[in-house]
Amino acid sequence: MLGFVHFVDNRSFPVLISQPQQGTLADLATHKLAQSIVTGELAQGQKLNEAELAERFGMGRGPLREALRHLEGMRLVKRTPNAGARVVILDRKTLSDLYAVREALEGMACRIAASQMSDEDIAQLAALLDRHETQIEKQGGKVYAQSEGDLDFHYQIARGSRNQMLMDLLGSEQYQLLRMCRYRTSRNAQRTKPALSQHRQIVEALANRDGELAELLMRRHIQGAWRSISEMIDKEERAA
Amino acid sequence: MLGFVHFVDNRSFPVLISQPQQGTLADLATHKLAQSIVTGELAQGQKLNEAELAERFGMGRGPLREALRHLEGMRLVKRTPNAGARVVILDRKTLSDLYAVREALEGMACRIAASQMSDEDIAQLAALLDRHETQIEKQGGKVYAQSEGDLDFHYQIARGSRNQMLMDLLGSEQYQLLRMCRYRTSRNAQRTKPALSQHRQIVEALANRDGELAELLMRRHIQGAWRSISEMIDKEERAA
DNA sequence: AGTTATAGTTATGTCGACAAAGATGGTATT
DNA sequence: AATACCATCTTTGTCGACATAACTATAACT
Repeated sequence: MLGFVHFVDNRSFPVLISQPQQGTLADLATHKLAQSIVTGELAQGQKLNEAELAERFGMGRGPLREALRHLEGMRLVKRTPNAGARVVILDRKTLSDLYAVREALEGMACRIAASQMSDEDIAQLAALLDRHETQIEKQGGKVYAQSEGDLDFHYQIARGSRNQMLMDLLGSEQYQLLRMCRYRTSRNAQRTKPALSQHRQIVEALANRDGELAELLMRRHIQGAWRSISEMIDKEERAA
Repeated sequence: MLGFVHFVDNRSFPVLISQPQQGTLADLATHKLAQSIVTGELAQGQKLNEAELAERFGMGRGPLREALRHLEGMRLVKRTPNAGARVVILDRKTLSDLYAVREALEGMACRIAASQMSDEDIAQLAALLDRHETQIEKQGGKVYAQSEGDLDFHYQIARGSRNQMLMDLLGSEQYQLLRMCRYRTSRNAQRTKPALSQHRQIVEALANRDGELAELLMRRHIQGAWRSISEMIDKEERAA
């Protein structure tokens, strides 16, 4: 029995990003739905009709229901008994809570990573930032790509903590919610330059094995991101 | 449309503890399975046979499969495609990671709660500790009850943070894993007395609105709990 | 006209049966 | 006797159909 690649890939994203074809139908539906929700193809608060989605994905309702249950555990959809499932709504309070939790968890990841990451790991992280920089210079407009790159950076640090629970939390669940938030606000985001510079500072702190400083910088970085997002939400609300 | 009680109860535990009868069969199965896993009735690593469990609960395999998917998202079971689900195994590393994350999250909850909880909330918390104390004195042997009480205390503080994501994280997911750990190690635990005194200190810090101190005390409290658990695991391993 | 009751429609919850993949055990061969 | 192969059996994955609860629209009544 070969042919069961379990993604131990050093740089790959957690569970749901890749692997579009492998596994059971329920897993496939989970992936497709997560993708659709995160990219905004399925609007926030939208009702998710089981029969319709099953038809669209070419499968029965059983696997689809299992996928919905999985997504519910991931906080991407919200179910109410006998009334179906709806895409989660990322209101201001929810996002505020998310960023607060993220600040604590990623700060912790950073502090631990400073003592746990190998020199090679840190070097790779620096190389990742170099790639981001060239990418930014090439395509000034396409902010989104950098956003995904930003998440990549954060995930690598979570991995550096060697704490599986932290990786799961930051990787699979919060990660999706963040991506969702990014897709929604990326149009007018211009924070890539300062973000990159902050990333550089963090890597430097990691290279110096200064966990305290690394945590502090990461917390500030996330606070800054939240301020930026928050202002954007204000504009949205004022426009509406 | 009345008759849809949504559990806004001020003191109730999250999702899975109470409500044994209400909701869909899948929800009921989730609850029963979680209970069985947490109490150790289903051993760690044990294979979960769908047909057998469905029979035992008097339902079809559909709802049961949905329950398994839900539990998977909760990290209480681990599924592998085409090979079924097994109860999660809480090894030393997993627990260590859990307590590290918990320290960060509960520390944060404490800091925020110091500014967010009402005076009444804090008074109720103090009253809760009084009840624990009388309970401890009455039944010196039954440590387990205090353990559940301990979790109750921690959950009330999470609620005090007014951060829904934090409450979910600490309440539904980690909470179950912790209970599981408690059931496993509670036989020879005698840490209720110092734990209670630490709880009292935390409440005092909250009453003084000293978030920094409250966080510090909570972190130490959890570190102490981990040391205690860790020693117990050592003994277990040496015995085996 | 507004509100309530009621019938009809739709969508969710559940079950049983079938298909396919995995595990098991026995037999034959070296 | 040990190993490899094959048949069988178990278990998971999937589908279609039925029951029940929620939603909707129409109509009757105040």
